[in-house]
Amino acid sequence: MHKLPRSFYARDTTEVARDLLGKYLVHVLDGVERVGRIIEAEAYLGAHDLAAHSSKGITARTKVMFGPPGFSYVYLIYGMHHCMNAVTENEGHGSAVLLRALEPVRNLEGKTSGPGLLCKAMGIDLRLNAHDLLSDDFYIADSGAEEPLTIVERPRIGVDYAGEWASRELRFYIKDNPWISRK
DNA sequence: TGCACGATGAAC
DNA sequence: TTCATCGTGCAC
Repeated sequence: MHKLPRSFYARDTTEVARDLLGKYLVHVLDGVERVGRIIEAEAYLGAHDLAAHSSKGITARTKVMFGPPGFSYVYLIYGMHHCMNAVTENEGHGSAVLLRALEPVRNLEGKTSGPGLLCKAMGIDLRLNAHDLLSDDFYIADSGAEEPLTIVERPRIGVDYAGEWASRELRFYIKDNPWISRK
């Protein structure tokens, strides 16, 4: 397993979202290493993207999105579910990639399809917000033996309020993979 | 200081 | 289709 370098995240957000598919999310908590293979992700392009939290500007919550790439952006949604993002592009851009589904690899309990369930299975909560993804307890890695993937592009989930941004195909998943969160 | 509303998931 | 449940952003 090779931990992804910061330069991986410091690129076009759409490219990062596509390239994160097939990579491995790792969280070591209380000596237990939880690992899941990323199956589905969504790109949130920056402050101009009305579906992105960063479109509100820099606030206490969104400042992480405007920070340097390769950090986590974790937030609570609907008062009960956590969502996990990786910050992308250069500092100040406000972009990130939301992880939506994992294939269980090691020490994952319960469902891993859907952003909230993914976080629950991985033991991710607000304490992991703004965590460096080049740390040793929370990171994303590749296997060193990547196979070519067939990637499907679809509109993002749950952003109907975002006008024309709602129809942009910024959701990506591995074709025909059984762990996709929804069709 | 108050309040409407989610980048969801599960039940009905 | 409804509802649980609370941090966030913005109106007052």
